[in-house]
Amino acid sequence: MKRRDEILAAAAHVFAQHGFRGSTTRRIADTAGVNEITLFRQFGSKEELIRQAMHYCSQFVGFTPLPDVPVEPESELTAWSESFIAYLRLQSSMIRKTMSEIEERPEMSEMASSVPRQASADLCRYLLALKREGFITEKFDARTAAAMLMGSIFADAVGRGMMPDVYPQADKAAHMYTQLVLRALGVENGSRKTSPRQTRRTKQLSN
Amino acid sequence: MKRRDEILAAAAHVFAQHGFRGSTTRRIADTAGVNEITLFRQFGSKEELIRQAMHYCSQFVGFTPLPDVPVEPESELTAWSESFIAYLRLQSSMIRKTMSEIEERPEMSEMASSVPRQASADLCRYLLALKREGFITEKFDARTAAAMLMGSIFADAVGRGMMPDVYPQADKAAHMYTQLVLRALGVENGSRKTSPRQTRRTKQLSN
DNA sequence: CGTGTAAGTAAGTGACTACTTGCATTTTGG
DNA sequence: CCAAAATGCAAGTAGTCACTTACTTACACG
Repeated sequence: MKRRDEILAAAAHVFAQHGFRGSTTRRIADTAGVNEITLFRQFGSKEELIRQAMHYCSQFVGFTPLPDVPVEPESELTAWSESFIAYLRLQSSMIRKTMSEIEERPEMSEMASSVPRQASADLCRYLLALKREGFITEKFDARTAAAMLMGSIFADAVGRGMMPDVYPQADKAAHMYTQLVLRALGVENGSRKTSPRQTRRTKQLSN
Repeated sequence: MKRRDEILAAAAHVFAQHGFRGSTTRRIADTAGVNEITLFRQFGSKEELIRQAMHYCSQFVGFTPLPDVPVEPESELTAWSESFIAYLRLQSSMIRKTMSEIEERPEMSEMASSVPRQASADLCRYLLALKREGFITEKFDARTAAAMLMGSIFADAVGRGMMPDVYPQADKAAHMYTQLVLRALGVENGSRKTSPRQTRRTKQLSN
């Protein structure tokens, strides 16, 4: 129970610092403050331990949700971007290690990719909602725009440690990326260019 | 000589696939088709071998240059983005490995960061030239815009293998990212909003 | 021909790795 | 309070790792 969680947290921490090969069972045991043998009795093997450690970590993910019906695009999207960048920065070491082991341990990377995959889907849905609600009139590809915003945030979170001088001020970065993307889509100050299209959802609400 | 380069190329290849810890001297020797001892006689240690292998790789970098004086922003910047994404895609395995070892081998990551650092500086200079030449009237932060374009390209190159469905069509991606950034900056179809400012350079030319 | 240099072969070193066994000790739950 | 489960300790196994030593072979050059 509690011991188990301590071990999993320690394993995740060691993995984030040293990667799979560098996460020796001795190092994990020392970090967790338990005997090395306990790891094998509880989890069977190092591979299974680290697998469960990564699953354990994925419990604590949670972003500021994007509303189904946009009202103030800039503030809503900025809040989402802020929570996304905060998460990526917190997990940047783990992300780098996981990404570098796609070739050798694909199942683990697959697990790790579920978070950004979900985030991408949410963001795409929101961008399409912006169009539906009349905030965007120009033609645009939601997937490309989503990839740009998420890519900018991802590169910032992962690369800033290595080259801090090529990125904008840390605490304003998410906001600035969001603003630029919205400008690219032609969204300004929350003003609608056309009235919202009727959808199933809004119909139901207006009845 | 020739042998030396073969070994360096093999070391780089093995490193890109398995990372530092996974690059055993045996594996590198087998890949290069030489005896394991030769590595130590030529390079002294595994660490020195891999360091030199990475330096060896950095010879072959080269992007489509951005002109000092922009004429057709979209085509010029797209060409640059294409060459940048092509390079990152080619090196994506190596990049992932290098990034995951910042904590344990910072000097190597520092070496690797020189390429994107230079690229960022070039891109910033070009964006400022766009402003100077009257393609951009709106206020914008060059570093943020550069970070966005490069971040999008970087995330695409590094992440597409893991989740191909969240990115736009591979061969059009660089172009689409470039277009979106230019739209965010208010650059359209190469039309100038104001006449170019006189700079030292243009003055000299007009004399 | 002789000599120096780069390469190969064989064997081995000590340190570290994941993982196991046997037994003593502590913690926990009914 | 007692049995059962969890944990710790000591020792060890078989394998891999980077790296070394001692000796032999192949080839270039004067």
